[in-house]
Amino acid sequence: MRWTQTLIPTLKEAPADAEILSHQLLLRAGLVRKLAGGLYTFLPMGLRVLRKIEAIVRQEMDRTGACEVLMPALQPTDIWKKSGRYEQAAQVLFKVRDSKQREWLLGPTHEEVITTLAASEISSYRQTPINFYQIQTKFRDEIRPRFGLMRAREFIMKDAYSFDSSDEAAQVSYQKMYDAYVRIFERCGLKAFPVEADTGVMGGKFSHEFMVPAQTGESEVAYTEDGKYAANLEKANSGGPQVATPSDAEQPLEKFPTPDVRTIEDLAGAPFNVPASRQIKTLVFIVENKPALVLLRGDDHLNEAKLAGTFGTVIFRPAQAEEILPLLGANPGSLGAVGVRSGIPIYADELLRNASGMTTGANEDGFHLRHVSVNRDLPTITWKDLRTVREGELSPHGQPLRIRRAIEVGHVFKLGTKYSVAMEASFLGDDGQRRPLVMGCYGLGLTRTLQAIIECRFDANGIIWPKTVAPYVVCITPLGVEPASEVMQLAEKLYAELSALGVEVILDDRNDRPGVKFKDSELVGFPLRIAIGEKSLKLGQVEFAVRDGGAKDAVPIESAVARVLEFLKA
RNA sequence: CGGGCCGUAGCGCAGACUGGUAGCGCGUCUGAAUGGGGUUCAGAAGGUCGCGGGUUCAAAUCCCGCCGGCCCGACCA
Repeated sequence: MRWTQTLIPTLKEAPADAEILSHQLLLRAGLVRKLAGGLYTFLPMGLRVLRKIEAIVRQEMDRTGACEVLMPALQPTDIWKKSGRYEQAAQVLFKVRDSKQREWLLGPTHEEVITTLAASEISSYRQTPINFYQIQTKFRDEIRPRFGLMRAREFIMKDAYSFDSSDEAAQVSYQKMYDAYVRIFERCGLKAFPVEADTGVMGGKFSHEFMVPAQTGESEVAYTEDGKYAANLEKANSGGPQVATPSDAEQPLEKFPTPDVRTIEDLAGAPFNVPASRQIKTLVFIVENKPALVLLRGDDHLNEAKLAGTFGTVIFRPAQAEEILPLLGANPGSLGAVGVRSGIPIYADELLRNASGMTTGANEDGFHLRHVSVNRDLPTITWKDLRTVREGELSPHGQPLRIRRAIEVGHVFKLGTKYSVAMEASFLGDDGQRRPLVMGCYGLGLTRTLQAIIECRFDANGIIWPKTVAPYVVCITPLGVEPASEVMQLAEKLYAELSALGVEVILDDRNDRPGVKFKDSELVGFPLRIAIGEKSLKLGQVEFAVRDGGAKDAVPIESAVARVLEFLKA
C-alpha cells in the first residue's frame, strides 16, 4: 500500500472527549472516527488490525473444532420472551419496529438464536459435542457509552456456543475454549489472565473472565500474589474481614436518641462513637415490585452482583424514601430490622451471624437501638454472602487479597441447561431418553481487544503494535519522493520485492519532511521502519528502526530483504 | 434515571461576566526556500457561533425550551 492512496488521518492533538490514552491514540493514529456516541467508523488502518485479530480468533476457534456460522443481528422478540431475557435484559436491548409496527430487536448476544437452531437441528447424542461460533456485530443500549471502543453501543464480538450431551462432556468443551482464549490473547500480545466471574444476566453455573490488567479498566479483580486465586470483585469472597464482628456480652436492647444522625459515619463520630463494624446497615430494595431488607455490617459495601444472585433476578432497585416511610415508619438514616413485620423478606450478610452488641436504626426518625443481638432481636433471616471483599483480607486459601483494575476482553460461561430447557432444545441419549442439551457460551470482544492492545502497548510517540496484529508490519520511508531519485527508486524496489514475498508493507510516498514521516510512522505504530535517505544511501545502507524498544540499525542495501524476513521470524 | 459542566472553522481553544466588525494555534490550499525528527517565509480558503423561540435599535454573549457531548452519581440509609 502507498500512503498517499489510503487514508491515515493522524492528529497532533487528541480530541477533547477522548478520556483514556488508548482512546486518544485510536483517534490520533487515524484508526477510527466517531460517528456518534458509542458508534465508530473503522478507517483503513483500524480495519486492518481488526481483520488481523479476527484471523487469529478464527484460526484458534477452528483449531478447537468449532464451526463457524453467521446469525442475524436483527432478531424476533418472541424467542427472547421465551428465554425470559426480554424482561431480564430489557435495559440493554435495542428495540426497533418495522412498517407494520411489529417489534424486533438488535441482538446484544445470540443464545436465543443458536438454541433455536439447536432445537431444530440437534436431535441425537451422536451429533454432540458441537460448537458453533460467529464473528458478529452486537448491539447494546449502554446507559453510558464511553472510552471509545471499550464500551460502545455497537461492537464486534466473537461468540461461540457449545452443545453437549452431559455435564462432563460440557466441561471438556469449556476447557477447550478456555485454552483457546489463552492462546488468542497471547498471540495478540496481551497478558490476559482468567478470573472467576459472576454469571450475571447470562445465567448458568460458573464462568471465567479473561482480564487484561490496566489502570483504566472498568472491572476490578481481587487476586493473590501466589496466583492461586483471582476473581472479579463482583464474585470474590474472602476468609473474612480484618476486624471481627462482636458476639460477646448480651445486654438489654436500648433505644437512644440520635438527632441529625443520617449515616454510618455520623454514628461513628462523636458523641456516639459507635465503630462502623458494630453497626448494622439496613438497605431497602424493591425486587420485582416487592420490598426486601438487606443487612450488612456498617463498614461493609454491598455487592450488587451477589445480591442479584440472592434475589434470583436482576430486576431490583433501591427503594425511594417515599416508599420506605410507610413500610418501616422511618426515613433512611434511622432504619433497622428489629421488629419489622413478617412478610418482608430479610437477607443478611454472613458476617452478621451471631452478632450481638450491635447498633442499628430504631425505625423511628432520630432514634437508634443499641445492644442489638441478631439471634435474639431479629426476625427470620436468610443468610448470604453479600459483602464486597476488601484489599488486605485473606483469600479463601489464606493469602492476602490484592485488588487491581482490569479490562474484560473475554468471558466464558458454563451455562448448563438454562436455555436448552427454556427453548426446548433436547436430544435422545444412547439410552433412548430425551434430555436437554448442556450448553456453554464463550464471548470475546474483538473491538475491545483491539483497544486493550493499544492500552497496554504504547509510549510517548504512539502505538507499539505487535507484529501479529499490526496494520502493516513494515513501513518504508523514503526521505525524498522524486520519482527519478536514487532514494525513491530504491524505496520502490524494496517495496516491490517485499510485496512479492507477501510481506505486509506500506510505502510512505508523501512529499513531507522526514520529521513528519517519522512521527507518523511511530504514532501509527508499524513494527519496523526502513528509512532511506541520501546520506545512508551513499554508504550503501538503509536504516532499520524497530518500533518496540526503538533499536536502530544501519543495514547494507543488499541484505535488507533478508533482514526483514529475519525480523518477521524473530 | 439524578446532578454538574460543555457545544464558536477539520482538531484544540479564546471571546460571553460588562450585548456593538467572530479571533488564536494546529491542520488544509497556493507559491518559494528547506530536505535524517511535527522546518521556515509569503499569501489564501474555511464559521447558519448545536437547534428553535424570546428580550433588544442590535444577541456567540442575556432569558426560555429542545437536541447533542462529557464527567460524577444511580449500595453508602
